[in-house]
Amino acid sequence: MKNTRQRTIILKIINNGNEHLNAFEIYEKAKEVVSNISLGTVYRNLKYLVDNKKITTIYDGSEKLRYDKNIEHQHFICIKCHQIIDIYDLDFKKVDNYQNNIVMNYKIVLEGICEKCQKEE
Amino acid sequence: MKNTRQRTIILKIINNGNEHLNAFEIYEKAKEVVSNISLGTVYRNLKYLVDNKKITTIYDGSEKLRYDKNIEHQHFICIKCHQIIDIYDLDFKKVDNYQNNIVMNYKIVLEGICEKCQKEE
DNA sequence: TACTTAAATAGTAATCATTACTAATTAGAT
DNA sequence: ATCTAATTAGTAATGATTACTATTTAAGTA
Repeated sequence: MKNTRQRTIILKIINNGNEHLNAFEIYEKAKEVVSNISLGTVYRNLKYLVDNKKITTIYDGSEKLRYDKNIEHQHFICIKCHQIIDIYDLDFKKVDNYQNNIVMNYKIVLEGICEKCQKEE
Repeated sequence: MKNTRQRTIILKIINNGNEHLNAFEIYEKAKEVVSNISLGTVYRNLKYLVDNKKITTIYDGSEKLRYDKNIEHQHFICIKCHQIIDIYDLDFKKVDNYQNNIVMNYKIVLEGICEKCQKEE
């Protein structure tokens, strides 16, 4: 509802980068701009931004939740090093409904072993 | 490596049911069989079973991690009530590689509003 | 421009899922 | 039957996330 400096900065950190930051990492980046921003403020705003579909979440299956911009794309996640790679060229067809449930969003994660981890084997 | 009673029971709880239980719910069910099983044992075995691809995980985006049998299927998750519905008839094509990364598994979640929550609006 | 007020914040404490630790137990091999 | 590394129960610790409260502030209104 209110457009605070803190909220604007948090959204900007997520939208101007291709990392997949967790809440604490976003907090650390935000502190560079608003030095006394509170971690609770970061969490509260992240939840607000997710609820309002300004950003989205990624769960890598073994660590904490990560946040990403809300541009349609998918992810590859390495099951060894948990590296996340953005995918923008995956071809798949979508449905708008599944049975009587309205489908609003697809979350597709390809799990496997990244190039770097293959070489280390 | 060792085939303990506890591990067998945990796997059976996940494989003989269509719920999507979290660790604590699995612990409660396991206690009905081994009354003094420890919550730590449940967590340790869940991690072991996931690592050995006997079971898989689902993250509903707002609560704790849930566990599911490792049979290929997808999920619909309601963004309002977090109900999880199994999908066995979704049509999509898979890739074995993405760039130089080996793809071993697809995790597809359709997010939206379930039939029940639509009626309540 | 000053006033008003609900929303948001900083800072701290609390919660709760998950992990770590340790002494005792046990599956499975010899 | 013995051995031993893996596993367990029970408890303590960790750490991400949420809750709480007094204070501040965005944004509408006169």
